[in-house]
Amino acid sequence: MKNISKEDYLSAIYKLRDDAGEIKPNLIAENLEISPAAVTDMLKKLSADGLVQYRKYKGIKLTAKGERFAVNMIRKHRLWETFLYEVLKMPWEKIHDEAEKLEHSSSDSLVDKLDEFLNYPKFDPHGYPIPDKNGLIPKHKPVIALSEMIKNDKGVIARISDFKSELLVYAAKKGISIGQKITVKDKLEFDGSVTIIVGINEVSLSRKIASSIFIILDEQK
Amino acid sequence: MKNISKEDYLSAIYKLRDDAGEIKPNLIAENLEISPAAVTDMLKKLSADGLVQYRKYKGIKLTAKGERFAVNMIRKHRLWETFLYEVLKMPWEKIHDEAEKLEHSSSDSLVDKLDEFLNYPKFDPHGYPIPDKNGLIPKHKPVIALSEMIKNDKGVIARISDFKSELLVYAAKKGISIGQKITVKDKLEFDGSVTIIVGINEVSLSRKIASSIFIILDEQK
DNA sequence: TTATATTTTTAAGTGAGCTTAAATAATAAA
DNA sequence: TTTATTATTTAAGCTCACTTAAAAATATAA
Repeated sequence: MKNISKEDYLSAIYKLRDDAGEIKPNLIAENLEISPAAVTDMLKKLSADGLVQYRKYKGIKLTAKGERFAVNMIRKHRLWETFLYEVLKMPWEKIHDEAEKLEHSSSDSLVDKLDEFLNYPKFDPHGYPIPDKNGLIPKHKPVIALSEMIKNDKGVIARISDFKSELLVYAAKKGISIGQKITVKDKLEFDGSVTIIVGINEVSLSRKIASSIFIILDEQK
Repeated sequence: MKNISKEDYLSAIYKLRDDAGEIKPNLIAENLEISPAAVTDMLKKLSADGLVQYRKYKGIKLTAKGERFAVNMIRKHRLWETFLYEVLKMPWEKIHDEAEKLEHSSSDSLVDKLDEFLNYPKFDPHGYPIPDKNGLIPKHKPVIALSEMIKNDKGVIARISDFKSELLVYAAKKGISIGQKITVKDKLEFDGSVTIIVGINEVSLSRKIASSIFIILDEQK
C-alpha cells in the first residue's frame, strides 16, 4: 500500500457510508471531487485488492481488511490534528488540511510514537474519537445534532464537523467550542435555524450549521 | 509547486553539486535511482519553471529561485528529523526516511511552528545545519572527513552522513555519536582504514565509513 | 588525430489516475 | 407499465513521471 489515492478512497467510503455500511459511487465522486468514471475504475482495483466488496450497480461495502486500512488512516489523521492543535498551536481551521497530507506520509510506527507523546488522546480537537493502535474507537456518550434539538434542551458541545474550515472559523468567532454548555433558546420551524445560549452570548445558527454541531444532551431530570 | 518529484530533484541537485555549484545529469540519476532519460525530461521542466539553468550537454546549476526551494526543502527535512529524534524518540537510523516523506507534506507555516516548538535548533541529529526561515544556514566550525585525518589528530565528531541508515546503526553500535571526542590512533595507507579512540573504545573503520564521518579538529597548540 | 568509450539526449512506449462522451442499468414519475 | 430521469459503467484519450533502445554529443585513450 504505497498509494495515497487508494487511502483517500477508503477513508472517504468509511466516513460517508450509511447505517448499513454501504455507499454509492456518486457520493464518493462528489466528495473527492472527481468524475464517477474515475470512481468505477478505482473500485475495481480496490476490489481486486480485497479492500472493498464491489459488484456493478450495487452498493459498495468495505471488507474487514478495507475497514482496518480506513480506521488506521483516520487514526493517523486525528492524531496529527491533535498534535498540530495542541502542541504546535496551529489555528483550528487549518489543522484538517495539514493532517490530510501528513496522514499519507507517516508510518505506523511513527504514529504510534506520536500517540504516546500525546499521551493517548481519545478525541481530536473537533471532538472526533481517535482509534487506538488496535483499531478500537473510544465511545462518546451518545450525541445529537444541534439541529435536532428542541426548545429548552440543554447539553454540552461534543463535536464540530471539520469538513469546512469556514465553519470552524465562524464557530470560533461565536464562542462555540468543544466542551461548552449550551441551551436552545429558540427554534424556527420555518427555516430550521436555532438560537442558543452559549456562555453569556446568544447566537443564531442556520439549520446547515446546526446540523454540523453535535451535542451530548443533559440527563433528563 | 505541488510536486513531490520536482522537490526531490532540487534537493538532490543542491546536495550533490560540486564546488562550482554544478552537477551532471548522471549523478542525479544515480542518486534518485532513475534513468538518465528521466533526468533530461525533468531538467527541461525545471528549466522552464526557472528553477535550474540548463543547456544540453552542459553542467546544471540551480537558479536563485531553485536554490531557495532547495534550501526550504532541506530546512523542512532537518526540522522533521530533529522532531522525530528529539521529541518522538524514534531510532536514529529511521528518521531520515520518515523525514523524507514528511518534508513534502508540510506547509511553510507548519514548519515554522515546528521550528518554534523545537526552539530553533541549529543542527539536526546527524550534525547537519538547519536553514532558518529566511534560508540562512548556521555555520559549524570547519569540518574535515575522518578519512582525511592523520595519526594523532584529535577532534570532535560533528556530522555523520545520513545517506545510508546501515551506517548509522553501525556507528551507534561502535559508540560513535555527535559531540564525542576522538583521537586517530592509526591509519593504514594500504586501504585507507583508520583506527580511532572514542571514549574508552578502540574502533577500526573502513575508508568508506571514515569518509562519511566529519570532525571538528582540535586547535593546534 | 583518430578510434573508443562514456554520457546525454531523443524517440517511442508504459501504467496510474484522471477526463469527457456515449452506452447501459436502475430508479422514479406518469 | 411505459416513459423519463438519474446513476453507473464503458470506451477512448490525456498527462505525468517514468522506462528501454537508439542516436548524437562529449570525453578519454591509443
